[in-house]
Amino acid sequence: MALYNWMFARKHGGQFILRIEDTDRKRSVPGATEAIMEALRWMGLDWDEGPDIGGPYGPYVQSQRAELYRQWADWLVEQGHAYKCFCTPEELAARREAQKESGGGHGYDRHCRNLTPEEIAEREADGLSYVVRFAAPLEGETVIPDVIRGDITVPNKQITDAVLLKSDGLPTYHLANVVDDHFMEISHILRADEWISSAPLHLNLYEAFGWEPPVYAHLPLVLNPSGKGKLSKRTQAFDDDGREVLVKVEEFRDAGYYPPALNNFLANVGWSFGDDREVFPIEEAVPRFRLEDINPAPTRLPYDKLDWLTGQWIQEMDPLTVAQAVKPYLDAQGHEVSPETLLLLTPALQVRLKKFTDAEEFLQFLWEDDAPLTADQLSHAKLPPEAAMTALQQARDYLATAEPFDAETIGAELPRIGEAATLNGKAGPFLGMLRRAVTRQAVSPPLYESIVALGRARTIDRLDQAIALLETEADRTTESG
RNA sequence: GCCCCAUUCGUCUAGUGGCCCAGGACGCGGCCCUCUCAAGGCCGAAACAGGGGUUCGAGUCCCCUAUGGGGCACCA
Repeated sequence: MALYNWMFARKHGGQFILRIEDTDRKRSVPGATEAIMEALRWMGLDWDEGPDIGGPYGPYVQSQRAELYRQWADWLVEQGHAYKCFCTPEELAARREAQKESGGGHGYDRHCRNLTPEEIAEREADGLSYVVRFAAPLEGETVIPDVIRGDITVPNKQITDAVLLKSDGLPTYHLANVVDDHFMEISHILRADEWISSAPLHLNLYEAFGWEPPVYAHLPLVLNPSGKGKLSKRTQAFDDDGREVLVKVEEFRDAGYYPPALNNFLANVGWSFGDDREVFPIEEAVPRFRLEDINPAPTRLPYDKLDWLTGQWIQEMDPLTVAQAVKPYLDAQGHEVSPETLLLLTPALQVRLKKFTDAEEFLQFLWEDDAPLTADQLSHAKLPPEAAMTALQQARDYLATAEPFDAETIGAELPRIGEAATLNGKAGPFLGMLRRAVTRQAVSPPLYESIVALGRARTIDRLDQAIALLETEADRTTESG
């Protein structure tokens, strides 16, 4: 959502403003503001005004603007557009319960809407706490012009007398936003679908204030991968296989995803680049972005596509950048790799990675010195045991002295040994065996690079172990046969 | 229960009355390439929720139904 706001602002040369909406004391979490800014920064979405950099309409933290909201709430009360409500939460809950049972209306029952000035004065004298509620229109209808969906018409009897100012003196979202959006000169509101139902209230607030409302665009909701319910930052989400799914920006970061690819991915949800193009930098998407083109239907994130997209991005990066990106993750996983080794393997690595953290799996052979190796793993139908042994021995001897010890050189010689060893004259079976002997893995980066990365000494050592293994195996076969 | 929003392949989407017996992408299956895994290339299966209209003509416009979602807080 922030991405769409950002793209829209960037396209039209507008300001992208970061405003912290922290008017709920029960929910405010220390450090939350920092976390949000950190996430946006990581994604590369820069803002023009915000709590950290200020701007002409500050402060940008709502809890610091409480006085302003209070003034305007008072103004509404004076004008008769709002009123003080002395109902207690308990009373409200009880009446709501009764309403539910009778199956009747909904929302606040407007109990305090028509209190006389005397009744109000009396209650205030008693020191009762109160909230300020909006006196919503009782008849007619409100039309919300929405750029994505067209006009949305809501009967006014659906609109309830929402609380504007809570008993702790802080505003609710409704009041705070309308006031802030007006004074911060917000031209467009892009927000999630779930706000549609309170949009009539907001429009009526603008009307009561006599202010010009902004343009609304209600973005499609992002659903759980299962399609059940909306995706929420506050709860965990799971896919159809019951696996937990990433939701927060920092989770994607920790999982090894790449910001430009993530932006690319997100831009493709609810909107599309056009020209059948899937991979694109967000900068190229900006000039093409139009609110009218946003798909209004709710959506699920196609996580498989994110992996593919990230893979595409990584393939296109230059090796040095990939290596630099992978390094911190390997460090965090406690693996030591020299920059030279990492760089040597990066070209092979980058066509394989779906995300940076995948590097660990492909580089395992580098630190698994005691990985188990069995004769079974070394055998191959097209490679007679004696020939395998001979070839392995030849390879070992060759690698012990090969100069220069680089992928190109050994890549020219090793296949020749293999071709001579197999029945069909193809090097494949032998090279497969060699890879298992050297990397101890069925799946590894390409053989020659792997050997060079491992280094001469460790390669020879592992080959000696493989040869010894084959020898004992051969002895056993002889004895039993 | 009431109100609102939505509904094209499994998923993300293109499509704004004839160019659509519906295009792209991911995923899936097959083949090729190949030292494994990838990457790459080629091929394939796979959708307009249902029903009524409007129109010469409907995925595209209208209505109803169904399904999914959102809201109905002193949360945002």
